[in-house]
Amino acid sequence: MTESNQQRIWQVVSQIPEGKIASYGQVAAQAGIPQAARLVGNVLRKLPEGSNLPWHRVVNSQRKISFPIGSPAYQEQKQRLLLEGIVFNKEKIAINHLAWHYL
DNA sequence: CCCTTGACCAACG
DNA sequence: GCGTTGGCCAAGG
Repeated sequence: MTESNQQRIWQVVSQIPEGKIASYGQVAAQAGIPQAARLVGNVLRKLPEGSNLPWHRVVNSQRKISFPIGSPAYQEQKQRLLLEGIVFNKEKIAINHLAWHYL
């Protein structure tokens, strides 16, 4: 089974529970490609529309959404997270929502 | 084949 | 806090 990195990334993201988040770096590490955080963003960027993957649960290591503030993508991701009970303090997500231990 | 570009990150200065 | 550097991988020119 020659699983592509893309497949492993999908797999990891699909396991992030509702109401929790993970960083790009954490997802990459879990997928067995440490230091390849950028790849995670690249993979998520080209997801098909109907995808059920919880892409919105992936944020950057600063617990912020990696889209320009106010952009359509930013607003959609924030909205989805709010619906899951994620709490924002300004643009930053409250610490206790991290899915995996970090720092 | 080389170079650049990303929803990135940690280590430095 | 900011800017730089090096690391990873895939896609496109």
